[in-house]
Amino acid sequence: MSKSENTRQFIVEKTAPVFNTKGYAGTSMSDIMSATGLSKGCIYGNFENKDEVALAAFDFNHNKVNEHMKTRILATDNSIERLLVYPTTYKNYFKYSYLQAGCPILNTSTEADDTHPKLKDKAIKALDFWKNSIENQIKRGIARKEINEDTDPTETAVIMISMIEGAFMQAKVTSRNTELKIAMEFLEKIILNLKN
Amino acid sequence: MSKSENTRQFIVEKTAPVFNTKGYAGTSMSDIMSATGLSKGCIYGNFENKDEVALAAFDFNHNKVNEHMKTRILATDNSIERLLVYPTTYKNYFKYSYLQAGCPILNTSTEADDTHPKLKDKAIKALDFWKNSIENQIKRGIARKEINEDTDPTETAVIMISMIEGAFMQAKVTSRNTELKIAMEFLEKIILNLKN
DNA sequence: TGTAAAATAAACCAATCGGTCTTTTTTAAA
DNA sequence: TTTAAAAAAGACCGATTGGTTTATTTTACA
Repeated sequence: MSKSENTRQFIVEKTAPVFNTKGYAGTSMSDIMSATGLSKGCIYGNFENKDEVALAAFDFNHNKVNEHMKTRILATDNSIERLLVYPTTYKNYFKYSYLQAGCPILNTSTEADDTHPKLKDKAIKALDFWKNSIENQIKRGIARKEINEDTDPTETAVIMISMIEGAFMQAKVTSRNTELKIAMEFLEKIILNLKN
Repeated sequence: MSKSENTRQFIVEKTAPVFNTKGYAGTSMSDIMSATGLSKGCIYGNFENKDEVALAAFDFNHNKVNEHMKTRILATDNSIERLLVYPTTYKNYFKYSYLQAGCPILNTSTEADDTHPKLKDKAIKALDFWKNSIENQIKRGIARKEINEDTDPTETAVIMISMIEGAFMQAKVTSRNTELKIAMEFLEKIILNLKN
């Protein structure tokens, strides 16, 4: 890894939580400078503009959540257990530092939907990827006869994502865990009901 | 209504959709000026600062959604039908101009949770109010023997709000109605299952 | 070890930010 | 109709915005 590749990665790492907490419009170049301790010249030497940093930061944030889920999911074999990874993880979101600033998809979606086409596009793709992953897990579960064969993969995926994002929003703004816990336990019941 | 009260109201009306689309950090004083066609002096003559306009705009947006729901709910008598107002309204959100910019609670929550205490506080109160309204409708339904008596009002309210917000987020960012429709139809099934 | 290139720092830029202050216009009561 | 007060307009303010350019430092290779 070259020097510039290294600092580029460093900038992304350090600014990713800033963008996730303050948002794109709320994060300034001076925020980026103080988060990294680097000069403006250095940042513009490695990125074309603020936009490019923000886009890379989103990818980083999204990737971190994805990696976490992937490891947890691949640690189990049973499809029902795999689906349960989502509610159990989000129920304890306060344990995971990278979720402290909130869900990157949720934050980016609500800010960028009417203002920032490129970020919006990334959020859409992230949502589609997530939905697809869940659908595939369900299809796998049906094939393995672990999940009831008349389960609608798309419907289940949409319900899971909606419940998680909606409940997570409430938990973040209220700094309260009650609603998230209720919603995630309900989601667990739904998932357990898919059992064959 | 005095002249200043009138323009104050006018400013709030005109800027409310701007704040809801661009967010607090994304909306500038010049945005407020061009949305209203008024001068800076006039705006600062009626509001102490940008903050105060934003807070009033949130109240306006939230009130508009509330008023709509209230009228629809009071138009029916049966508790199940009253609860169904939420999914049916949000399913057709594109029909309502004031929901075009998104749900004010969702937008404000995700932006303000780590950045703007006063707006955050308003979002929390709005969420609590909403949850309380649903809980009360369910309690009323139980008392009127329209809703199964072992329904948990809080759990149901939390599930409804989570599903709506999560699905709405997806609909807004994807400009697609599929997910919202799936989620709202599932919510309708849940509500119908509460029947006594 | 010398040197050219790469990388970082820092001075600098115009434009815009939120906000103030003074001037002009509008309003309503005498 | 006059006039004082209220309201709105617009010039103005320092600070900060995203971004550029030049100077300095660090790097890696000859």
